[in-house]
Amino acid sequence: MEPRLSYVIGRLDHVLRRRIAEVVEPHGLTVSQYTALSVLRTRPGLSNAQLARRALITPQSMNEVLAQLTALKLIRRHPDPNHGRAIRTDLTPGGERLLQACDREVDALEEDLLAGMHISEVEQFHELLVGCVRRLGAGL
Amino acid sequence: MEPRLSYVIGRLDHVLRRRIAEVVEPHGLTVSQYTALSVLRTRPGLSNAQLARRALITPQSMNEVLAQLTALKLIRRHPDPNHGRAIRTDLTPGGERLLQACDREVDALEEDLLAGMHISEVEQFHELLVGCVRRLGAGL
DNA sequence: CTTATTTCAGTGGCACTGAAATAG
DNA sequence: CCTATTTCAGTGGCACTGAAATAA
Repeated sequence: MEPRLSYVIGRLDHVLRRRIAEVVEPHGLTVSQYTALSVLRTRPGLSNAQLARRALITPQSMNEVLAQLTALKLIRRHPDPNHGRAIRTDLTPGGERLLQACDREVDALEEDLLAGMHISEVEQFHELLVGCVRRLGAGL
Repeated sequence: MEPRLSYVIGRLDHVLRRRIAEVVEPHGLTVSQYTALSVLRTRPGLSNAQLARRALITPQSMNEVLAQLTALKLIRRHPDPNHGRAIRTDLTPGGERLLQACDREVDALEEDLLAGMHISEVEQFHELLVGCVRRLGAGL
């Protein structure tokens, strides 16, 4: 009678992703671009291949996102002189500013998501989610 | 330092959806087709427009899924004689059998997802997820 | 020679908008 | 006339595979 857990998770992600898209689209970004920017801020200097492994997608897929962000001048890429073909990537000042603007609105969105939940519940929710991700072998 | 809640949810759905795709693809189904089949079993007789509203997508998008399932002879559609243009939909016996086969494998997948969690934790997790969905205004 | 990375090209899943025909 | 439903056609975002070039 009650829906499967995967169904509920899928539905939550569906609507959440839509909301994030609405927040981020007026800034000229897609959700994937926004996600990549976020990762790059906390882990500056990652290469395309490293980013792809973190995001659990192919390097070809990630490459497209980085190409778009480069064209938008939100990230900069400079070849690592002493390490293979790898090209290190980090945010431009404009990228930092845009990301901050988006983050503030996504913060507000998450407040709606968690409205009325106690801090202890939020923390437990977070841990349960991370636990599931780990059990499925998808790291952090 | 720790990733945003929406990020963790997105990552969980990403890997979960991938796993479900791997389960369901050998049976000739996509994840959307599998999901539509599941909904149609518990709510037989829904029209395309009704299914689309439930899934929070446009009727055009849902129509494509139903056309594919009809071509695969997994669902049957018969116009409602006394109600507009609406076309009621339900599973064929073959659709029922295929769905059961998939469900058994997805059940096993969910066991991995929840491995080591107590029943009370699973229930709370479920409630927390449903609460978030509702707070975002996405019904059940 | 092998391996990792980047990148070009094509494809598939899945959502969208626009527009048209049908029925109450 | 207005509204709901179905359906055709085109588009966009985001993943994939295959293949090639580059560098340790």
